[in-house]
Amino acid sequence: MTQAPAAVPNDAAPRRRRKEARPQELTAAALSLFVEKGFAATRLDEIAARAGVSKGTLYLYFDSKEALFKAVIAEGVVPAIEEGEAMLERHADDPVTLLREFLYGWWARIGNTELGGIPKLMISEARNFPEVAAYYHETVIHRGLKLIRTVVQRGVEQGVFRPVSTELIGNVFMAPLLHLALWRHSFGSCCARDLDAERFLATWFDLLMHGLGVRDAEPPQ
Amino acid sequence: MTQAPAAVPNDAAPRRRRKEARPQELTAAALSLFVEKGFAATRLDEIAARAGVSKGTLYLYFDSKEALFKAVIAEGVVPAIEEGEAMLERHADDPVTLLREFLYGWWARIGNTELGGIPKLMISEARNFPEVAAYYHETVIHRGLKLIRTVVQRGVEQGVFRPVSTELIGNVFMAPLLHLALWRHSFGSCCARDLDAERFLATWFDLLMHGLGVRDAEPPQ
Amino acid sequence: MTQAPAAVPNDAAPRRRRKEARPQELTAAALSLFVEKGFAATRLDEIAARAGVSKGTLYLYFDSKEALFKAVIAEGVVPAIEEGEAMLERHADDPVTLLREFLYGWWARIGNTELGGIPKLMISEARNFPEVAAYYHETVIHRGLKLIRTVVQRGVEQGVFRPVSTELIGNVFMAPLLHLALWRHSFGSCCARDLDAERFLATWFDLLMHGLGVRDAEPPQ
Amino acid sequence: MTQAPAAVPNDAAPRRRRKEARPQELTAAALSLFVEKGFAATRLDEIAARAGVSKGTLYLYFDSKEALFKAVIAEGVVPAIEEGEAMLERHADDPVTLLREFLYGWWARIGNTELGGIPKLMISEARNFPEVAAYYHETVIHRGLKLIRTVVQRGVEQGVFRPVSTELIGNVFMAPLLHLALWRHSFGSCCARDLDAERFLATWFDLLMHGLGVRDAEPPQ
DNA sequence: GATGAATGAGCGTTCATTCAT
DNA sequence: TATGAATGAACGCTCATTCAT
Repeated sequence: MTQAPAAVPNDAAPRRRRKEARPQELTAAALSLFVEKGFAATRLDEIAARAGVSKGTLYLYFDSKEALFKAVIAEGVVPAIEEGEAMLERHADDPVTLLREFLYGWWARIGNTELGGIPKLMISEARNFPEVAAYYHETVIHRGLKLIRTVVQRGVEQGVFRPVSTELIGNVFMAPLLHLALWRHSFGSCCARDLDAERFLATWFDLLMHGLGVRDAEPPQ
Repeated sequence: MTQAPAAVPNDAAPRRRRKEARPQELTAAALSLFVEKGFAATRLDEIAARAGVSKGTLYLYFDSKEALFKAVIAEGVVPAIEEGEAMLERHADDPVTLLREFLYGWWARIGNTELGGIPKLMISEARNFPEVAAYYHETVIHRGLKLIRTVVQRGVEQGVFRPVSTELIGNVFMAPLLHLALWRHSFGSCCARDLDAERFLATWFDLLMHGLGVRDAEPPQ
Repeated sequence: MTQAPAAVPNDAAPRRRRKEARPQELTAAALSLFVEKGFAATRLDEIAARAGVSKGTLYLYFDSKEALFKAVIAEGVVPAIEEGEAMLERHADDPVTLLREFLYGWWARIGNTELGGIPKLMISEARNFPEVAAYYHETVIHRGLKLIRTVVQRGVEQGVFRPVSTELIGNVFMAPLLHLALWRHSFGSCCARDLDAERFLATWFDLLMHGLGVRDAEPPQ
Repeated sequence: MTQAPAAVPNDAAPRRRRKEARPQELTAAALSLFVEKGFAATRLDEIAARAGVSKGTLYLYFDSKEALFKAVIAEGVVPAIEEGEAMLERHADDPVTLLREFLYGWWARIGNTELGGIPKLMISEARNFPEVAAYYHETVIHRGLKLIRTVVQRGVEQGVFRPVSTELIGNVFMAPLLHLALWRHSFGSCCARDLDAERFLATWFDLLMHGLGVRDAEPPQ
């Protein structure tokens, strides 16, 4: 509102960054604004201003606002899921540890970072951008759910977990994590206390472990 | 045009139907479109068209698009929570039944109806309309969470549930339900199979009960 | 430049015309500006201002700037050629009169009116709007050339004209007329004396008649 | 990149080619695009791309897009008219030959070359660039018309032509030639057969000669 | 009450122009 | 000399809002 619209930037680094003003700076600015206000309500002026460039510069890197949206999703998403899959291999024989790592690790590396806004953004815009949503679903959601399901199935097979229906266990597992991220970027940012992530995660992990029949699981550290 | 109006005896008749064009028809149309496309991306033309009225008519009932948004939320929300509070009294001494009723009842009466879109809408727009979000938080979320918390606390006190941290149990309880509703109005409507609500609820209820230390709870019917 | 951008129109007729502000008022304003400045260089603001409406009003009647262009051509063109064809029947047996009527009549009813700008406009934009150009070619040019050719062929058959190659005679006949119209809307409007239409037409008619072997044809009146 | 420049002995060599990238290459590219799409609808990017240089290079040679336009006209026009004036002297006593040479020569050396687009361009843009139009009018049109008029006047004085009004005879003479060039760059390039130049010129020359009272003039070769 | 023509501020996008390299 | 990244003013188009009917 009261901030100047990129009027005269500090003369210190006038136009010197150029090539350093990578697309990633633009997508980072776009992500935070899309999460904050939604895709439609975010103006390109704002994105440009937040990235410290002019509006026209956006079009040097992205064909349209929609292309920018796609890039925001694609960029934020690619490395995220791969970490999880790698972790599955490292702790192949310890389902409790895996679930704990996924739960706390997801929060530490995604939910609690800038990327934590992507779930809100995708939920809000999935129906407006089905193509992007499909890409996200294939690339992230589907693989992520499979990851969880695999862990729980192994745990059941190993007798570590009691027998449970595993088909939708991934969705159930993720729901409170997503809830935490969604809350932070909606009510938690505007009109209510943010949830206490530590306690929330602990409550959920405790309930989950008992729900799976594990009585003595311990939270990390 | 310029002929005498003899052909139309009394003006009252042809417009009588309009009386039924209650504000609720307008908010209903608005709700479904806001959920589908988001607040900013929904045009008043579309709302008017879906409600079968002209664009100007909207302004007879609502001062602005934002006022319509507020009405959508207020109207969808008022009766919902009151039912829950009434239910708390009816089954004061049976926490398992209460949780089962809340869980399946919320889905039957809210999540699985038009109102099930409100969580998506509020999450998407909370930061753009903090005032509405605050109203929603006070009127619905806060009271709803308290409801759950009360039930669980009683259950713990009665020894029906094992001792658990109850501060955030409401959020954990609601997270999968909201997840189901959010999914239906995002990915489930555009690019992925909708979740199987029955199985999802069963999986969650089963996990929750075991998580609370109840081993023989049965799903409804 | 110095004229206010449709700021506050005279309060005398504030918004009272509405329905009278027919599309024709808009296409008339558009035609004159397209002719004056070219399609690309004409701004919709200007068209709206000249028509005395706001910019948005244009979109109540035309889907886009290009649609407005098409309408300008279609509207200006439809009645023009039909008059000529009707005339052919009225003077079926008098080729000299027909040519004289076509020549002076075209100038009086087209070249010397607002429609006289259409040739400049179509020549300038044909390659940018091939579809419109094709329509114009079929609807106007083709039929018009055929008209002339028919008259000259009859004249030759009747022995009124000497034998001439008639295939392209229509183009030759029209060229000076179009030249007159093009001149008026280019050099004649900016930096040179407008051509003396009377003398120009007389010179051309005289040369044409002698070229066709008619020695005693007289100009009209 | 960072290697020693030993491989390239003298810096002059690799950029020598640029020396030939004369302004004429730029104006040639600009001319064809201006003719094709009009001045306003032509982007400097396109011109640069067609000339094989970068957009910024244009500004090494021309101050602005408008300056480029002026150069296009000035360059295309300077030599054209001088040839005609020279020819006038060579055939001072043979008006029929002169007219034939002007007619067919104009087509061969101007109309049928890249320069043939200039009339379309000037007609389209005269009112937007009155200064350029005035220059063109003085430098080309005025002198060209005078040339024709002189020839016809001499022919009349010598009794070769019948007495005709000579004031506007130049315009009449040029009109079909210009028509041919305009057609080629408008309808002929987009949606209609190009005119058969040979037959068109023959038809016109035949009609013109008879119109001037010359019965036995022969087309060239 | 109900309409829909009209408005005009605002947005996404383009493109002539600049300038550090 | 030549580049192309960056700019920002300006345009086509949209849409929430108004108001005479």
